[in-house]
Amino acid sequence: MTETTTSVRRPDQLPSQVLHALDAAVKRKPAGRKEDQLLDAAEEIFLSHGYAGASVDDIVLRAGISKATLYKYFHDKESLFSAVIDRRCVQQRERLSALTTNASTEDALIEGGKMAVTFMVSPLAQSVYRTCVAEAARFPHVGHVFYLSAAVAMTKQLSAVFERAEAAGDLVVPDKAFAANQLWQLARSVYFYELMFQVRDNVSQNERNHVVRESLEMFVARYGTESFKPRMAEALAKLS
Amino acid sequence: MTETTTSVRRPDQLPSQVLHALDAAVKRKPAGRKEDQLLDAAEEIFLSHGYAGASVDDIVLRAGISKATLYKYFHDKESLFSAVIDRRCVQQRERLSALTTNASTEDALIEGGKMAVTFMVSPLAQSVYRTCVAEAARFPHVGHVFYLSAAVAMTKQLSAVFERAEAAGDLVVPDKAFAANQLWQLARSVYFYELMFQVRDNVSQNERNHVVRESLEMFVARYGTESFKPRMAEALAKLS
DNA sequence: AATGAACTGAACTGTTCTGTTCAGTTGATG
DNA sequence: CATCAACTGAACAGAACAGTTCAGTTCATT
Repeated sequence: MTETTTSVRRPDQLPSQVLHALDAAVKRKPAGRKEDQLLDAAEEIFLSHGYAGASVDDIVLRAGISKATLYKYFHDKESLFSAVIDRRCVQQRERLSALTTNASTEDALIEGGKMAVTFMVSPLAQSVYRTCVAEAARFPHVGHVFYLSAAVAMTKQLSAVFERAEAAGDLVVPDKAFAANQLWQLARSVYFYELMFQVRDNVSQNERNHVVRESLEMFVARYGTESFKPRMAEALAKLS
Repeated sequence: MTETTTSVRRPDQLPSQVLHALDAAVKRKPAGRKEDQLLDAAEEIFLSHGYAGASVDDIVLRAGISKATLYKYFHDKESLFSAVIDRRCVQQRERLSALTTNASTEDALIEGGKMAVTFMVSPLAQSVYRTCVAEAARFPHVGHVFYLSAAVAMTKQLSAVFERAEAAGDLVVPDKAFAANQLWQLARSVYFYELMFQVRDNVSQNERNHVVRESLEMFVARYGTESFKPRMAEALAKLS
């Protein structure tokens, strides 16, 4: 069962009469139930078959709804596809915004690096990336939404970390947006592409740590102050 | 005119009688003429529409040949697609192998960086990347071929540069393959992805130089010897 | 019990797709 | 001139496709 996205939640401690009223409200305006089933199914099919390779019949079959219902919710296949990508990108953005804020520079960088790498090599992120790259040429909107959710969101997060680190005398980063992009790119080294091109099918904890360590070592070699470099080296050494 | 792929070559100094015989042999087994027309057309359509979005009818129309002929050369659409990707990847590999070998470390890095960035932002490389990413999940062979042509070829080239630089006391690169990958990733910063996701549609000479400069600055900060760093800085400063 | 909105299932339209078939054309060769 | 292989053009089969339609069902509300 997928959770409803209605703003109405059902607290278990309310009297059953009220519960019925809430149930009624939910069923009156499903606004989520069927639509979420549909979006979930569509996401599965689109992300694994691509836009052209996904058939509307497959989607409604998987969603367990009728084709007529699909076309009540969405005007056509393209709208459905856009909705799927939009929803997933919003979720990606939220997932990336969870960066801790009150740690030391070295811990913030390591935690951020771990999160970035783990995120990148996850099957879902790989699928989303694959689909957005594939369709960005024919659906510019998809490209923009993905770019906003990934690059822009990540740039904002990392820029904040860099600013605090600069205030603390740990880093000197003239162009924070560009540096954020560089760090993100470094985190993609080797394993991201080996997964993307089917050269391997998983990345171990050790391998993830390896990329984090090497990325940060290079990053700090370029942007770290002399006083910070030994502290970073020490923190990286502890990284299994 | 595309060059024939027959093993028979035509040396201009042979008597005309022999030339006619050779011509005959070539025309008897066109092995290239029609097939190249076909591959050229197929490449155009596949790279711009993706595998599922490309129709065989479009391809034969563009190639100016009949459908029956296509199916004489290739057993099915998938074989044709594979052949297109294979051919293009071989050409990519050749394009990437043109790295100069006998320059100073700083010149080799700068020339290599310029070539890498210029290559990455070219419409053709973008299309190939897009198509290979899109189809690697359903055509593992495509993923492998692309990976070999891009990552492996580039790693080999850069590793050679690193080795000479190490011998010259300019760099210290423990894991050359990994470092090559890192440098390649850095060259992808910002503009590659802005193009890929339709956020912009071209990259100026200045922007390309900017990425080259920043990538190499970071790379040398991490792997350069102290004696080499000032030389690299000087060389980068000259980069418009 | 009646109402009405959401939904279903299945048929249907018209298009497009891959892959096959075949009678006939072309053009070089012996 | 006769031959032979490559090729053409057009039709064809069979399947899949997006999107529409509609008679009938479900079910909370009145």
